[in-house]
Amino acid sequence: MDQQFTMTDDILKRNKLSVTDGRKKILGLFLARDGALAHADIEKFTGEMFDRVTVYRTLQTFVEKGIVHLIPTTDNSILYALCKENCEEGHHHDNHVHFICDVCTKTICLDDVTIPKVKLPKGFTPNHSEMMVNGVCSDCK
Amino acid sequence: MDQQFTMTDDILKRNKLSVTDGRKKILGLFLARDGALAHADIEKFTGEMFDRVTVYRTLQTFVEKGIVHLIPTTDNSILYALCKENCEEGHHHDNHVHFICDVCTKTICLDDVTIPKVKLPKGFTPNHSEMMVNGVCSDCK
DNA sequence: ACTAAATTTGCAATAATGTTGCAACTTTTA
DNA sequence: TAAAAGTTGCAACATTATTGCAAATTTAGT
Repeated sequence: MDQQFTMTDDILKRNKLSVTDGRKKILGLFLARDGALAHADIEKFTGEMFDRVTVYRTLQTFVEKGIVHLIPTTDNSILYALCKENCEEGHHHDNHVHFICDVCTKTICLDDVTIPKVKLPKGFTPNHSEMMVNGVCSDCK
Repeated sequence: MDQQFTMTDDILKRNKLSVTDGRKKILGLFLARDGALAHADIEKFTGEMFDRVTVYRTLQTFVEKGIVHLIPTTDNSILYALCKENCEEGHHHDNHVHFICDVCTKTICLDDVTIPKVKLPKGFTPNHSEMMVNGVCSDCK
């Protein structure tokens, strides 16, 4: 836990962000979890600790700094995730598949599974890809 | 347009839905477009014609019946799309890539581009996949 | 074509979610 | 340790989504 204190501080400092309780706590939640989190999840965990607005702004800041990345969803929620491997470097979060478990509903970054390229129709130029697979994760197997 | 009248009617009847003005209009919007639509888009097109609630319920009904399918997004909106090929059969909408144009922001179903399979880590069982590519579409090229 | 049954719609109320400006407070810098 | 920079919480507001219910519309049976 002392370990994690300095880990959150380091990540924040590396990204030139002031080290505040809210940011440490929220970053800690991501570090303590393998899955992705939605705004609502974070509110649940932090309770009355911080204002809703602070949570919104913290998540937005983390996205801007590349500390967390967005995961597409089909319900209208925004999912945020910290990548296992690369978050400490703060870049290149982009090429992995996301897995959504149908049992525990967690969303997990499969950092080692690269999104394959596809052949697009004439006239289409690709720039970036996202891929999500759902099914049963290794914990729920 | 007479053509399209009966087309919407047919799709609705095939799915055992009452043929109403709202459903015909909204289905017509999808048929008239290549791209996907969000609730907000539909409201823009229909104006004061129908209640917001009706639009919500219509879209939900269409999803349940498999007339339209959902497309994942990273902002918190829900995108709905009718597939070019398969919608008349009302099933198997599931295996194609979605393309989001960075210029016109339209989301397009690439019905002919199949989502490739990926090798998952040990313990993960796949069930269904989604893939989105963004870049520049053939119209904006 | 007419009526009863089934379905759908609109309204009103309510809930949930997200945004903005600003003053007070905290963190950083030097 | 004080000034500057950055962050937070509050309040107000805006947007988006959901529910129950009565009125209206559509469908099915005759």
